[in-house]
Amino acid sequence: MTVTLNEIAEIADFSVSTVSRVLSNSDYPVSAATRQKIMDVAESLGYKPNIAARSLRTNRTNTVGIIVDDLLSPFVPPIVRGVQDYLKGFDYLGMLINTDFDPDLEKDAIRTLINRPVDGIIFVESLHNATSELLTEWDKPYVFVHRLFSSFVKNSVVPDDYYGASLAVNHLVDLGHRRIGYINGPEGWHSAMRRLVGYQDALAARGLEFDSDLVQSGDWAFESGYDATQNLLEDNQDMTAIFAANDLMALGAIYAVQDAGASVPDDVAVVGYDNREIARIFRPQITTVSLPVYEMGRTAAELILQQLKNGSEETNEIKIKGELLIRESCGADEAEQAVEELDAATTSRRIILNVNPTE
Amino acid sequence: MTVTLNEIAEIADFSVSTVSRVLSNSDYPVSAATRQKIMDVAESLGYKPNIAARSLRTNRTNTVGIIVDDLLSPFVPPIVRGVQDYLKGFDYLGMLINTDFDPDLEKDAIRTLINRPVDGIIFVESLHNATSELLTEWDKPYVFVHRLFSSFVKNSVVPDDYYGASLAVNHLVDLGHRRIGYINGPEGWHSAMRRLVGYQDALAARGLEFDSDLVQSGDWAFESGYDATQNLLEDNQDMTAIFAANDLMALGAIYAVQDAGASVPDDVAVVGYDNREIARIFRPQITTVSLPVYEMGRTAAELILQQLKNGSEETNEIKIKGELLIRESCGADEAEQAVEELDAATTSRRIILNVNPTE
DNA sequence: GTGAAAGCGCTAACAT
DNA sequence: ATGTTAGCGCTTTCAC
Repeated sequence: MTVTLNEIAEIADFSVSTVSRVLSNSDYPVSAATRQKIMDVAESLGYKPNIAARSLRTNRTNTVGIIVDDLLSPFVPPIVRGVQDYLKGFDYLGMLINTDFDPDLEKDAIRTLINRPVDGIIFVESLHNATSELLTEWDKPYVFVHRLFSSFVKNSVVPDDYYGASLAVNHLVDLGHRRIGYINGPEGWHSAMRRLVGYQDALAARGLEFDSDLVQSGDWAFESGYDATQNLLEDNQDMTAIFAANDLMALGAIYAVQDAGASVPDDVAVVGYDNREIARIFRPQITTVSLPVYEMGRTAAELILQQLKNGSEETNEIKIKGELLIRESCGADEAEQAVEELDAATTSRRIILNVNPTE
Repeated sequence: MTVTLNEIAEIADFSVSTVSRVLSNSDYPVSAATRQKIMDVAESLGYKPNIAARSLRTNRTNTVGIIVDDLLSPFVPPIVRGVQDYLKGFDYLGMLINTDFDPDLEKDAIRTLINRPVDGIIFVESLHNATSELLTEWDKPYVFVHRLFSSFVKNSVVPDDYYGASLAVNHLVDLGHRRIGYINGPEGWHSAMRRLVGYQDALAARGLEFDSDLVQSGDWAFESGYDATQNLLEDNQDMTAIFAANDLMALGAIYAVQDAGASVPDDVAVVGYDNREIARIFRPQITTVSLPVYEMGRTAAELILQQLKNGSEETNEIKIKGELLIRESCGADEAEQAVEELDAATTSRRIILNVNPTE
């Protein structure tokens, strides 16, 4: 049933050692002909190495632990896929554990992974919990993928919120808007802070004055976007555009504009952030800045395999840039065409949340 | 650095076998004193079993393979969480692999899992691919969690589509509707067929006549729901409600009703199916029948652990019932209150897609 | 360039 | 109740 090196050795008529040399990608010299023959036999039998045996020998399992808050958080699956897809190219697998934001469960997860042989751990978490203490006992590589750490953390992959906000603002300015409202996330969230600064700096770079009347804070939820927009509309008769720090609040903003008897995008243009699924399904489709979750996952995997190869060496924080997805909510002329292009691009790159009509 | 059974045996002055018997929780008889002594030594040295060695020997790892189409498909993460949460209670972990609907990748995934010792495989797939041939070589338990197989499959967990459709229809009839349109999924999809039959039988059970003019077929996508509704409205002046076979088409239906100058729910009530995230975010919030994905995952895990314990014994197909989530799109009086209750319930049970404002 | 053989840490016959 | 021993599948010296 399971194919072993022994069987391959017998069939290919070589010794196990030679077969092992070929099939374990060792750089030990083996003649081309031999290599080919062994590869062919292995292929035809569908050989897959027994990882338990290999790791018993080498002390390495081709497995990386992935500790996530909650697989059901909307941004987690694409991060995990990014990790998995990259790992797969190097015959690594991921072992997924949820912590449900519970420090005790997180400790537990780390312990579990220390016992279960994994070669490294990728933390996909929005909150920094009990990791630090336990990780001192852990002499293997680890990487953080996250969005919310306020403090700078080594070996981490984060979105470039500052850049993303500037994309949104510049797009609106390009479209002729001068009075651009901003609905921020709650205070204390690092990403909200960075997006705010990005908004301010982008305005300044385009010669526009910052006006605190144009800034409101929400709590990321739909309702807060709705309320914030009502305030903005009331205080700023001349406001023609709103940039919301996430898509849910952008959605609230659109409803508020519509309930005020105005039109999106004709009277007020709206740009969101994150590229959640709703941003594509909702009409008007919401122009938004993508959170580069898939790429973040990929990069984290890349980092950890790199460390696995070169021995643990610390990296700095790596920022990943999202892109502006031009759709309908800000009335850009090229909207339709651009959406099509983006769809094509993202489909082939598998970066975007799947909205297939799979039921 | 790493403590082995051998070292413990030497220090405790017993043989490796005795030490193994104690430390592997075998039920082999060992004297209480010996057991205690060995436990003490192991504890003091911080012994952790080498899982690779153990599984090389026993051919068992506390690991279950989870083969999914694509983690990014909207229904997959909750199924996976259901599996993980159940497994966790028994110290099992899941090893996740994506096939991207590619039969070759699926074969590969199975082979990978055969030699990575996993104790069983859970298939989370909407299409039946290359599994059957390979699974004959596989003598360990496996379970299918799926939605689309047309043929009856042993060891599988599926949603009860027939029942779900009847929930929707009965709710509409209870609200006084007599002419209820139905937008089905595409022909050839098992779940679409079952939902249609559920619709028909539920009507009959309430003494209402089936009228083929009230039935349209979509392709699960938003647009098809929109088009189907335009047709339904045109052909049936007396239609007061629409049941759509998924939430995306229900959304299209709502837009079509609104574009026709009518109101949802005042003129036409709409019920969806699946309980996708949009069904809660969109206004009016969409009354829908939940696809019991989390429960399906849990049940699959339960099944496989059961088989692991009792030896592989085949089970029949298990149908899991979803529930009707009453929201705003059909104007039920108790809507608001009911939504609150459901929210509370689902939050505590962790069944529903997370729509937390986590950014 | 290839083969023989040892052994990673553990469990499970088989002995005693 | 405890000990001896073989061997899971693989990698890696060490020979040739």
